[in-house]
Amino acid sequence: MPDAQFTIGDAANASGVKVPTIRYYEEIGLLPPPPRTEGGRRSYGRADLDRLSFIRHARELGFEVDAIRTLLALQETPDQSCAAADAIARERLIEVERRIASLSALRAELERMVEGCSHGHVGECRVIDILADHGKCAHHRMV
Amino acid sequence: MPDAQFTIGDAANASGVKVPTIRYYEEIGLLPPPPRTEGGRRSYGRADLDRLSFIRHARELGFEVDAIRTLLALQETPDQSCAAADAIARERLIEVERRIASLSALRAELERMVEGCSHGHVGECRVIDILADHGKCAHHRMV
DNA sequence: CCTACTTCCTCTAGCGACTAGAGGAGCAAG
DNA sequence: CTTGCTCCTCTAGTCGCTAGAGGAAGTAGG
Repeated sequence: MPDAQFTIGDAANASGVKVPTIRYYEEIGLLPPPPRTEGGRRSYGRADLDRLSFIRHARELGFEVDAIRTLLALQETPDQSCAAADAIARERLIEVERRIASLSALRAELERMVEGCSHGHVGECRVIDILADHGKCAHHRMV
Repeated sequence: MPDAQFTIGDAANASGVKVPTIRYYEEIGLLPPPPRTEGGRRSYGRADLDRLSFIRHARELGFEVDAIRTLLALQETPDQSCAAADAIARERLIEVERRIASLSALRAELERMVEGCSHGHVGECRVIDILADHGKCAHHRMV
């Protein structure tokens, strides 16, 4: 017998993707519908577990489902140039860098807020003050 | 005449919050329903514009609508202690710091991916490779 | 074999914070 | 008067799930 079969619960345990999420991935076409047992239960093979792990890892890295779809398609045709995969990862890197920059600005502003807070009344609270008056603020755009 | 009146479009221009979003904020109770003109149009005053700017700024800083609700309530009673506002900002700061840390790990991993990419075939593509095999990856958890 | 328990099935609805679009009315300028 | 803009309400869609109802199938123990 070549490969063992797994229930959806096994697949969830092995991949770290929750059971309803696996069904959801099937619904949106990220995971092919597996064969069913006599009783109508989904029966996954090794390849499905790998695919799920791939998806999960990519999701953790913040790739969108559409990007993952592309990456999975690429993965299936290994003779192709990997320029597309590279481009997707690069795009994502740029996005992450942008987010880090914007969150750093954010952190600075929040630090200014809580450091400036005199713990007195709301009337002279720096937190509220900065929020109310954009002019007092160094922050300009969040992405 | 004490204060001028503004259309929803004016309010959108002045605050940077889009027209449908202003109506949405009214619907969820972030912004009080303004009086209407004879023709049934919303008519905003200065205080509404300020409130909208406050909301927008807080949203840009990543505060959730519920947190903003609390902050707005605090703002309206300036004699109170500002400890609550301080706590909300501090929580948000911690969250932002966590996100920065996790995105930095992410960036490192994406850099490793694109640097390792030999621009050859998908078969030996580092991007796909790392995604497929979590073991090859330094990353552990995203928040 | 029966029972209890867990896991699975499908289906619908909800989350947050909007955004898009339909279909219609008001209003100001030329 | 007509063009064209803004405004109105309403419903439905976005993304990536998550929750819950109601029921069937499989499994372990007595």
